[in-house]
Amino acid sequence: MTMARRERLRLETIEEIKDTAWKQIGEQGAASLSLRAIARQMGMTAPGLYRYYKDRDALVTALLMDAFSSFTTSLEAGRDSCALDDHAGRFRGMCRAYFQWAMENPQRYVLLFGTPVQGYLFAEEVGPVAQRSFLVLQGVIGEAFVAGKIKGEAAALKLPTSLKVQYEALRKMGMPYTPLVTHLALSTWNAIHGLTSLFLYGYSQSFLGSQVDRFVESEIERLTMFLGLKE
Amino acid sequence: MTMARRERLRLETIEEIKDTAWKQIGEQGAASLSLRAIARQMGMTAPGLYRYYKDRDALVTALLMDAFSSFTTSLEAGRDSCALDDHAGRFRGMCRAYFQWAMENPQRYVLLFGTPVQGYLFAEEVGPVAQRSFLVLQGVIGEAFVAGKIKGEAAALKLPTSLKVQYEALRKMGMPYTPLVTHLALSTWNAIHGLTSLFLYGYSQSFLGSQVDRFVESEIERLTMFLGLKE
DNA sequence: ATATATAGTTTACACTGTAAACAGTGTAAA
DNA sequence: TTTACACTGTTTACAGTGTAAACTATATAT
Repeated sequence: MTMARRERLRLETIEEIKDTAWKQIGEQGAASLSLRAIARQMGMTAPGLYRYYKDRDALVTALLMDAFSSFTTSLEAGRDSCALDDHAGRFRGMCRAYFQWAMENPQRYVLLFGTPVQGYLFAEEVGPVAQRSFLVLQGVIGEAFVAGKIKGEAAALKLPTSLKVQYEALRKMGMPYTPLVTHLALSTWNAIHGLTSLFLYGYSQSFLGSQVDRFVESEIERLTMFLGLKE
Repeated sequence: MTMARRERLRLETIEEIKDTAWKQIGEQGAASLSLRAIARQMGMTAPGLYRYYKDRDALVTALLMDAFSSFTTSLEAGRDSCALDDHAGRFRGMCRAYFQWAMENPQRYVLLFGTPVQGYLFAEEVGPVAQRSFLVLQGVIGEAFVAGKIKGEAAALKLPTSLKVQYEALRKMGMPYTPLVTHLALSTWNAIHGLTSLFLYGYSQSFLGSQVDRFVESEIERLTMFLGLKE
């Protein structure tokens, strides 16, 4: 049995709301997202939206989760642009996808990794979705590690025991791969995020002008070398 | 001749406005900064504030510049906790100061490096003030470089010519130190910012729990080694 | 055909930033 | 010392926001 008509319309409306919200975010930035404006553009009144989302935060949460989904998909696509045994290529591909997605969806990226919109933490249902994108990164490094391709400085890294304990605890809770892999993944994540966000906020650009891409490429290369995936 | 009485009172009021604003930002976050609330707390009416700041953005800009100032001062203090010839120590000290300042002033940090509050770019008068903090970082690396203390991987880094050209253009415009130094400084900045902001937004914490400090310390150490300042 | 769940509107309230007109006060020039 | 003016603030007003409550229309289920 296919979906009931009611249900279908409801889902369509939800999609329309989100689409309209994204359009506004794309045009005016995430900070000034307005329920009333969304309703107006959809040809309905503002309180009507409350049939679909409890409040403004709930809508933002939904947008957040969709954005994470799209982000993760892009990372995976970047990764899969290279063969399974081309660990360096997969790593580079993923890094490039990361930066490029952020370039193409600046407001979305800001929504994910920028200032928490109003209060502090976002809703807990976001956690798992957010972790999925991290797991892609960790997976790339992890697969390289099990293939024995992590070498040099990164492989020789000596973790403080307290950190190791923490990573092992994570592992017991289902986190895949060894402590070293988790550590390297976190470290790499920090690096790429720093690179991306300082650029998005216009800081790097004032130094690098049109050469941002080169800089990003050279940083990706540095990370690849640090992990020992190349040379 | 000392300042006229009028002028003095005016400056005091400006200070009170900013203090009140910071208090609110500290309590409720930067996003929900309200002129009316500030005025209320100061025992005056909202439109009165417009005698001191053109609009909300102008106030935010002023806050931003103060925050940058405080941030830069902290970086300098961290740096100067070690002797002039202890380049590794000065670098570590500055990095720690960076992270610690962000920990102690999360909202302030978010204001500086987080989502641009409403539109996109902030006022141009902020630029120079922002650069000052970067120059501290660059200075530490630059001084180590002229002392011949940058070694290993970092020293051997091969810059793409187009990037080099860009850095040299910056230098002609007054940026101190060589292209390599500028590049390393930018790269390091990215790393520390990534580290800091992912933590502030709660991402790292979900992985690292109470071990964040260890992680940060280990990352600082990694950067120190990358620059060749140690070993 | 009737009962009920859902979708939406109307109205209302408390909040925001900010423009315009006005009043009181300190300062400076005649 | 009186007159002019600049400065600081208030009052009032308007357009915008999120959202709660009451109500209405409509689609579905019985």
